[in-house]
Amino acid sequence: MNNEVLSQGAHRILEVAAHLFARQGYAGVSINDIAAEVGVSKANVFHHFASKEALYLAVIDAACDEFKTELECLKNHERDVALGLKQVACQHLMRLLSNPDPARLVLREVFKGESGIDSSQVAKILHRNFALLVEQIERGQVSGQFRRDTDPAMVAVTLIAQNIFFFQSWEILRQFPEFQNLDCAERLSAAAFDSLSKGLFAK
Amino acid sequence: MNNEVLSQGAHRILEVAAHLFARQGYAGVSINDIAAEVGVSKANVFHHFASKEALYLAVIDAACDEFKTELECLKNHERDVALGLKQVACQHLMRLLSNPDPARLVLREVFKGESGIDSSQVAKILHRNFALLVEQIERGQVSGQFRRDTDPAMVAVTLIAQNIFFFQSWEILRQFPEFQNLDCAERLSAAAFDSLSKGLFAK
DNA sequence: GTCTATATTCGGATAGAC
DNA sequence: GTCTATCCGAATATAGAC
Repeated sequence: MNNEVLSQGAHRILEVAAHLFARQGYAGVSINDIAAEVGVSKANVFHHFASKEALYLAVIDAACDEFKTELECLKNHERDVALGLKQVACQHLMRLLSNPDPARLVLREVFKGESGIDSSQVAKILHRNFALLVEQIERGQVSGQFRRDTDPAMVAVTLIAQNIFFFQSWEILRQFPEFQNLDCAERLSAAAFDSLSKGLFAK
Repeated sequence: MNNEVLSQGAHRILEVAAHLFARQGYAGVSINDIAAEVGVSKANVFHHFASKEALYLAVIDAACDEFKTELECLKNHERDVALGLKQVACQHLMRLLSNPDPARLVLREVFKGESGIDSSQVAKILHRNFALLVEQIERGQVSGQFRRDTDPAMVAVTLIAQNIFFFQSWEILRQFPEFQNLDCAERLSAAAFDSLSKGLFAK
């Protein structure tokens, strides 16, 4: 969607919209607010984005973009898919924690559908990244590093669920004595990935 | 906390409070509202619960109670810890989906700390269940069914993260083609547990 | 008009009678 | 256990002075 190069102006609108939507929700922000904050006319906003919905979807799309980049550069790790995945997961979690606004925006939409926009459009955006992740796991399977009798989609969703859950309940989880010794995101993420890759059952 | 037998009146207050807090949030509900809805005086509410905070924590506590029961009856599965865990996870997810209000209340508090209550009190309540879960996984380790070189706490948190994530993003996830063939909670939960127990790595 | 002071309302909490 | 009455503080509304 936002693969086309955005003009300077469109980019600034997108940035401001992301900020406002994250803080005040979909209904709490008017195109007027955004235009005023950017310092352009309402008409200009509509010139760049067909509707409030389209702008909002573009914001979600942009929020997913960094993860996509991280995932795509993973393809370069030709050798060790596991190591690449582990790094991506770690990067992802650290980004969530250090820059929570975009994530909160997306999660609010996913969990509550707060904008009222047809959820299939949101699903489509999110699925692009999900598919990339599944693809990488499948690559690990054909390379022989990963076992072939697990569902790649299930592994993918578990990886994401771990990170989202860590992100959301960070404040509570860090108070649990079991996590006292891995209170930094890197170590937590690494431990979570190891646990997932080793599995539960004894051989 | 609510192990003591609650009087009839206190129980009704708790129920109504749970319903109202779930729908309107902590700040959106006054003791007056609750008292009026129950049909008792405000003072009576304070007779049963020392403060609004205490009542709210009692509601959270009660919301966690069912999961605790499920977990405790798991101890009876002396033989197959894995099977027991799988069933508990499945039950948990199905309960989340069929009765989302209490979960939403707890999650709002965990994720956003919306009441402003000292999060360590919330952490303490939640940790009781978490510790039970970890305990069961450790039991699987000593019985030899589970490998001993994984962190039980990490497995526990992953199990919970899966269910919470499924619960929260059910509407989106079910639209992903990869999940089209497991669109009922039982199958999804089972597949997730299998994936977690088998692990990612080929032997 | 705007600012400040006063009044009213509302939510949390307590005391004491029944 | 339940009630009525009441207190305190914060927020909100309102009215009158400037």
